Amino acid sequence: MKFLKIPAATITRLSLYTRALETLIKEQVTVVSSKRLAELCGVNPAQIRKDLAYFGQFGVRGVGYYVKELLFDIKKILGLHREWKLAIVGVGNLGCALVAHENFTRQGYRFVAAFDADPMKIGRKLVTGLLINPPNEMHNICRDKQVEMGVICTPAEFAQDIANRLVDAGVKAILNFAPTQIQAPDGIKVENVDFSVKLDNLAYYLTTG
Amino acid sequence: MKFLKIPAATITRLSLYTRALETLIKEQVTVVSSKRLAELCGVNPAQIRKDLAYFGQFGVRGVGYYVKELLFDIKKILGLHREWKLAIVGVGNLGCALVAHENFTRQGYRFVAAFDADPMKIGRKLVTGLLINPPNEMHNICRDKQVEMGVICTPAEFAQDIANRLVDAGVKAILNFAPTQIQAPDGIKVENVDFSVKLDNLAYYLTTG
DNA sequence: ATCTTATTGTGATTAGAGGCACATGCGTGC
DNA sequence: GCACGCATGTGCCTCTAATCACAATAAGAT
Repeated sequence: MKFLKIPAATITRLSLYTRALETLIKEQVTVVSSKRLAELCGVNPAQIRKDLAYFGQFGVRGVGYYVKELLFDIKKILGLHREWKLAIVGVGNLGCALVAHENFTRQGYRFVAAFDADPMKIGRKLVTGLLINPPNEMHNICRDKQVEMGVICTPAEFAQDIANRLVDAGVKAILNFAPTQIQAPDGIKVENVDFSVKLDNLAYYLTTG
Repeated sequence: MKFLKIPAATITRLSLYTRALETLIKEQVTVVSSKRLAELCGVNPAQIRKDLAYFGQFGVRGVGYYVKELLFDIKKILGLHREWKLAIVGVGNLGCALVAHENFTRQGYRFVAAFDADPMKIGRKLVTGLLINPPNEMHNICRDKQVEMGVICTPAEFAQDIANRLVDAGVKAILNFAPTQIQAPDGIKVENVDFSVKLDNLAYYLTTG
């Protein structure tokens, strides 16, 4: 193992591995080979071994990987051994759905603040008990509650402005559900969840065969 | 332009271009250079020209691209000049939010059927007026309404079963929101919308810097 | 009509990721 | 204690995708 730049694709796959490993634990499997894990994740076995090699040696030759240990190690690599504090901006249908969704609650992702520009919503509470605040309090509340990641669920035209405010409030990572490309300064990581793009991919596939 | 295999990444970018072009139209811009469009989409200018070159010649040398024409052409390439009929499976919080979301309604994506296993929901209607049906009627209803794409919004453990049923019902493309890898036969295209993976990417980024 | 300027379209180059195949080394059985 | 089998870890090769750089060419000015 050397100190190389780690491909983004590797990190994405590590996340996939954790899910497969969690399933294996539920099935009381204690040891897994790269071959078996590869089947579960739909990737090449050598790929898995190489992905792990970036971070050290985790397997036992002739045996495979101990499921529980490997899961623990990968979670540690990804930073999932701790809790993360999130803020949601835009609590329409989608935003509300996300706050309660298993994808967030499953791991240590916890919403500690919510914002919306709609005066009818401000001051009310989400089903989780979270108070909805106006956007102009983002700076104070995010700093106060030490928000680390922001989730944007507004219409596309407001997304960039919200992103700017989040950055201003000290948030270093943004998950963007709005169908638009967000510009952010260096040091801020933006990930887009773009199902409109995925849909277009499907449409293209069905069109051309 | 030759008959080459077109990278999936190219299709994804084409989708990005359509969005930027739609924004430009709103701003009454009539001509755009690959340089300007590249800035809006966060890609390399040569990348745009090369992506387009797979499908023909769309620009005017020394001038750029006519926004309206280019948008029309790309939409045609992606298959967005027509309407697509979708079914949603799993109308919990997330499913309901998606049915009403701008990402679907913006283009010609139209939900024509909804399914859920919850007996309390079956027979009721969504806010859009769409009737919720039991999963065992998927085969008949999807064929009857000529559903082309399926959207899976169930918990992870049911996703594979639902995918099988969709395939059985003649659906050729699946958009999967459940946090699990779905196996599908050849000829069926599956796209995953996986925000749990995106979150993990952010966590890794914040952890390592 | 010719020259200038701007921007496309594309061949050549570079970078990077994925897969193969084998040597390494751990566990087990004799 | 030794040999054998099996799965990892990794150097090397291949293939694909992104970027560069330049020739082609259209519009407008002189």
